Amino acid sequence: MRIYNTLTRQKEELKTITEGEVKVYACGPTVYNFIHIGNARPLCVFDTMRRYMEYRGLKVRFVQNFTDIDDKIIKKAIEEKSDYKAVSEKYIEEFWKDTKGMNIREATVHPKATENIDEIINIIETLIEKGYAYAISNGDVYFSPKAFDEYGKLSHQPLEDLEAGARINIGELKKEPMDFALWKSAKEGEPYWQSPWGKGRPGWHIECSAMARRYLGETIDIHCGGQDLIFPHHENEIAQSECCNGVPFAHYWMHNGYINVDNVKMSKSLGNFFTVRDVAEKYGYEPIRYLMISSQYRSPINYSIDIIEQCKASLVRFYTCRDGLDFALENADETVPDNADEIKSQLNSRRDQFIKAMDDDLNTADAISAVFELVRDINVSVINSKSKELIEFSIKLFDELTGVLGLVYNRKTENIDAEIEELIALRTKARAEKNFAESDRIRDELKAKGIVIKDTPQGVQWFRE
RNA sequence: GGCGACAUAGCCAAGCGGUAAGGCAUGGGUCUGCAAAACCCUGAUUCCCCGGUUCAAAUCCGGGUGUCGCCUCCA
Repeated sequence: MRIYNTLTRQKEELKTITEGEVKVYACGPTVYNFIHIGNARPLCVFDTMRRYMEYRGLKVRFVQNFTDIDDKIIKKAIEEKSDYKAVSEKYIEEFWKDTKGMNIREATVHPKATENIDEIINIIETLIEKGYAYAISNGDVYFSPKAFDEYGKLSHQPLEDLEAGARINIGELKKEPMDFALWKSAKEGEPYWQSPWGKGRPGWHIECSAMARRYLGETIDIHCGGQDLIFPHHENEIAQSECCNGVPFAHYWMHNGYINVDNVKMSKSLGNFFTVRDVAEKYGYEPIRYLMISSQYRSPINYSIDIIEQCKASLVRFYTCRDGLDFALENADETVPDNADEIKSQLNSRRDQFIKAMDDDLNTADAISAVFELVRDINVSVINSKSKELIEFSIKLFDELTGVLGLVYNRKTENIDAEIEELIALRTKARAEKNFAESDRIRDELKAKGIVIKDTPQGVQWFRE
């Protein structure tokens, strides 16, 4: 498969360090609030990437960190009259709720910054020894980008240009504007860890260098995250890791595009800020996942209620098809149409189409189209065939492809409700007696409960909306 | 100022040199007691504009216009 590498700015064939295995590090959330729909994008996109890689037979070691100590968390703890630990634990729990809702699988490892302080200190010590970093009298430690020739290679900006915009804030004692903190000394009342430079906590960028090395090794295959992390976060990670370890940090850098609202970046100050929880409570989680993978991951997505509703409507087509297959299977027999082989090969061509799309830098939009075309093929050739063989063949393929996308996971037809079955029976009786007023009344009643009725030659099929 | 992305039907979105996929919405039809679902048909003479290269351009080149992002915490 080919992926777009931010480092080289072109699509490249993926060649992993170890044959058949891929090491991926994805920057995770800072846990000081509910995740917002912008956070949802890398989660959905890279979860889909991982599923696809496994589908293609790669063993994926997927590491995603939690930043569980940071200025924003400390601030939140003060606001909530709590402590950093309580805040981070609370929002990690909420993170699980939302990610499970979006059908995002747990990473191989979810390390926390606070559980890797030793590794962080270790790296900082090496960086100081090698002359890339320095400690100052108050206990802060800074990294000097000037000491690293290749600084700027990811964001493709020369250091001088970056320096033009940089400032030293009042109270900061660093030597150059571009220097960034590896270790921050603790102020009164702040949480701290003991270090060779006194009581303090890690800077933001260093934790990822430390956790990537501890859980994946000095050189990893793919590092991914949102586009906004390219500078400074990922640029700094490269500087830290490569200066410390003396080998390349990551071979491929993947960055997802932004979620805008009304064509503007989402931000709390603009009042166009949506959490995953808010959207999910109104529209469900699955339309969010669908939206996130409905376009190629590098292009921007504009969020709106309208679009979420469109996504929901599109998903209904998938549900209807899948539920229809189950229903058809109940009424199927050993029939095998004369053109069964032809039908199977047509269905199989959708898999080829799907793989071709995904191989090309995760073109999930095209992959979804392939599934829609599979749905049409199934509706045309399989649903009414009564052929157990064809129906089972279709179910397997449908589940295979939607499973890679992590879609169609929210079907509810398993929970057969006795009351609903009874109403359907009453309606069938009324229809047989040509009492259509009564049968329509029952249909409306079911509709009010979110149950949609479909009359077929084989009997009544029903769906939950 | 430096770096970058995007502009395709009412909406979402592929295509990236060979004559405009797919989904949602709309309209018509088949089926149905009526519906729903499904299926069939329907829609951009054209891909922001202007030049150029080519037998051929939405796709390449040059020049505009517009929108957005990064350079400061941020997915």
